[in-house]
Amino acid sequence: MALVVYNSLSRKKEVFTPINPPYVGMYVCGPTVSGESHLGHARPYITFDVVYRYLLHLGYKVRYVRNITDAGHFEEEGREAEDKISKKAQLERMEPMELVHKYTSLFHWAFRKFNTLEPSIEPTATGHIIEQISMIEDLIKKGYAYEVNGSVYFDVAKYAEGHDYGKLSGRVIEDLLETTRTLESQEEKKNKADFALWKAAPPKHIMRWKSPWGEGFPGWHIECSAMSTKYLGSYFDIHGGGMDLLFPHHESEIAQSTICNSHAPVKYWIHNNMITINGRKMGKSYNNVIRLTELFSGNHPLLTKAYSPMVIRFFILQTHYRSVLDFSNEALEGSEKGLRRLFEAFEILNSLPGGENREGTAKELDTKINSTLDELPTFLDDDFNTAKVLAAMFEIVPTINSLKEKIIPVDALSSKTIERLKNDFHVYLEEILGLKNEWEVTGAFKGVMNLLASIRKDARSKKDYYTSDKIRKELAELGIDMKDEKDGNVSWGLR
RNA sequence: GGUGUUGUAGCCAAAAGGUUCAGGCGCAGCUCUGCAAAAGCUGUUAUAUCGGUUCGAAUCCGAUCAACACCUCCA
Repeated sequence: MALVVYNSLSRKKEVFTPINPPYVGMYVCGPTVSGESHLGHARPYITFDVVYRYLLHLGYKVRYVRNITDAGHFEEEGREAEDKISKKAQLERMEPMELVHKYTSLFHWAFRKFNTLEPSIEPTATGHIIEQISMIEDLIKKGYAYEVNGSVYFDVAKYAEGHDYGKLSGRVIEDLLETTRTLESQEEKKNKADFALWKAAPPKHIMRWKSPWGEGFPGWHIECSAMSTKYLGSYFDIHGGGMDLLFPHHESEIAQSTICNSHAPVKYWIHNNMITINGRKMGKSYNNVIRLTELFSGNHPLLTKAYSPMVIRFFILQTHYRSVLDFSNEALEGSEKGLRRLFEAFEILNSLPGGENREGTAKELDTKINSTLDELPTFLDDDFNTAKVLAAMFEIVPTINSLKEKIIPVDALSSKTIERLKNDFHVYLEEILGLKNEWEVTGAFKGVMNLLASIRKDARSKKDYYTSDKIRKELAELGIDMKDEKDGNVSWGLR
């Protein structure tokens, strides 16, 4: 079966065929580093991390570009044009670049914890002012952009004469041009639908660059066009981002690039859906933002406890990326328990003897396990259905646990199947879904714990329940649980 | 007002015209057990409402209601 992806442009699932195999170019809109990342930001970067990992798994040579928006966009024409980043910097008495650096570091820190792979290139907007300026010059030369008072705008009406502006987002160009909204500083534009490519910087504006039109700063959409073209070429495979970027951001990107390169820039547009909280999108205006630092620490009124990055990752992957994911404390608690159950089974699996070429005694079960494993790649091929992959793995968990409890005889499965289970769990859980066992303990700590476990075992066999209970009770207070197995052995684990 | 999406059991959530079924969490019962925990088994079995198409619909069509998103910085 071939990989099929949902293309926002055609609104259909399409077979994924790279433009230039085995190479795949993927661009994902990265964070604006004017503030701390929140739970909502986790979704696209985790979603596209899995896309990246799966493409690599399939053997593609992927160049994954994810930008850092550090130029500080003006807040659009509605409000007074201003630089978000420099405004915040004044409040915090920081240099804009200092602020940008702080939040970039924080972003990297959080997403390392989420176990996302680093992109191949992580270009910054401020590092590509020259590319953006030359793209704007090209647009002016071709007659699709015009300068007014040191600002440059894209002429949407002109573009719409020969192209379909609104194709990606389902907008109707007439509606966009006829919108009755009156916005400030609109008088510079020929049409209300026009968008800024370059904005003249007001005197107090700190972030500013020289340009053919005077000092100013780039418009919002041009950076992604400039950087994606530079690093992936004028026509590349995948462009990803949140659904909220469909319009106007991605629509405008298409328009700019189409004029500069004489053809559309992207083959497959992939958009992830939003995370809602109590049915509402997370956003500053709703006052319901949970920052990642608050999530990891549990320090937030909506949270009863801290949640680890892996639990969040698992929580996100339990839902298909194009569905809305509704957040609640209860749902996260469920995810935490589920993830733990999965990894405990994986640990048990790894301790099962494989080795010698043994036939399984339970043929039917053996076949069933193998056919479940056969399905895993088909789920991912179907537009990255991580939810189904996880569900299928959960279906195998009772079998693994039963093998350990000897409810099912150890030789029920063939050694080949056991080896395959070990391998597939590793590949799907760790390599593709990027999940990690956070409760795993190694080194001296592990040795000490095993020693305590064996002391408890001895004590129990002598019916010295004072000692055995003391060990269990005091470890429990430290957050370590001891469990007695059927065979008299004692196992343990971090809570 | 325009555009689009969604409505699945206590909660999260998958699937999408047809046999048994998603899956996770929770809850209940049983088994195991020095106690406990875990585990296993069983149960909790749903498709917003009203019509229509069909031999058959959660799935297709229409209407209604509700919610959400985008149209403005936003993942």
